[in-house]
Amino acid sequence: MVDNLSVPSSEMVIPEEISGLRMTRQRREVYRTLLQDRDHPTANDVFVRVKESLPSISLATVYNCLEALVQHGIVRQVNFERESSRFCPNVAEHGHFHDRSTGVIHDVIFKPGVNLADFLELPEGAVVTDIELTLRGQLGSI
Amino acid sequence: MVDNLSVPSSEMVIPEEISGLRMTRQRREVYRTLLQDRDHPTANDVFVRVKESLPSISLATVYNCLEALVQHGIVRQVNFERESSRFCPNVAEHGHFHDRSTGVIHDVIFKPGVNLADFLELPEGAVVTDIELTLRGQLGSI
DNA sequence: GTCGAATTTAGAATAGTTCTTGATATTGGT
DNA sequence: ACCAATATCAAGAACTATTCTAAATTCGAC
Repeated sequence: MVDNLSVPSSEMVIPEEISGLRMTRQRREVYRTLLQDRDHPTANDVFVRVKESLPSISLATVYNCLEALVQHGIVRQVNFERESSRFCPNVAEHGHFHDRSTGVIHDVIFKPGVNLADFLELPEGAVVTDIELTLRGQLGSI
Repeated sequence: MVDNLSVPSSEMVIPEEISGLRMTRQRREVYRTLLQDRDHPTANDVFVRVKESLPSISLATVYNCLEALVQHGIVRQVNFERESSRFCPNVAEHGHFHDRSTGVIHDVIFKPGVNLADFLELPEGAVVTDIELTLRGQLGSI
C-alpha cells in the first residue's frame, strides 16, 4: 500500500498500477487526494480538491474513480447513516468514531489480538467476510 | 416495551402513548407492522403492508410515522451501505449480520458481559453514546 | 501512426427521502 | 358540548446523492 502521509501531493509517488488497476491521471489524483487529507471526504469534497490539480475533471469521473478504487480494494467506502458516502485510503480493518459535536470522524482500531466475532452470538454457520463498526458520541466532557 | 411476537395483528394491544408519543391510528399500524414481521422492512415495505389495514395511508405518512417512532426511541432505523433505510422494533443494543447470498438480515447480540468499547483503541476522552455494527458474509458453506 | 478498447465528460435520469401546503383530526379551555 | 389551538395526515412537488447515457478523448498494442 502506498503510504506517505507527510509527503506533499506533488512529490507523492503513486505507481502505474495498483492491485491490477491502471492509474490514470484522474485516478491517481483522486487517490493522492485521499492519501493527503485523511478526513474522510465525500465524493464532492474530493471533486473540489482534485479540481485544483485537474481543473477539467468532472464529478462523474470522481465517482467513477472512487468506484474503481473501492472495487480493487485500494480505498474503503464508508457510510454514516444516510449521509453522502465518505472515502478512506485506510483499508486495514478498522471502525470509526463520529464526534457529534465537531463532526470529525476518527479511525478506531481493534486492540491487538481482538477478534470481534468472538464476542457476538452469530447465527449458526455464519462466515463473516466484512465488518462495519461505527461509534457515535462526543470527545471530552459531556 | 410492547412485545407480543406471536399475537396476530388485530389482537396486538398497543397503548395510547409510548415514550411520550401519542399513538395515532397510522403510527399504531406502522408500529404493529414492524412488530409483526421482524424482517427489517424498508419504508416502502411498511407502506405496502400497512395499506392492508389502512388503505388510504400515504407513503409520506409512513415516513412521518417511522421518523416519529425512531425519534422517540421506539424503533431503530438501520442503514446498510447506500440502500433504503430499514426499520426494526428491537431497540436493545444489537448488531446485524447481512447474509449476502439470501439478503436476509439477522440480529446479532453481544455475548453476556461484553463491552465493545473495551476492545477498541478509542480517541482520548471519547464518550460513546451509540454503536452501529454490521457484519456481512454468508450462512453455511462458502 | 492506426485501430479497438478503456476512460472521461456533461448532462439527463433515477431513487429514496424530505418538504410544502392545505385538509383533517385531536386536545384543552370554557 | 363548542370553539380555538395544535398536531397530524395526504398528495404531490422538490431535493440530493448517485448512476446512467452517449459522445468525445485517451491509451496501449500492433
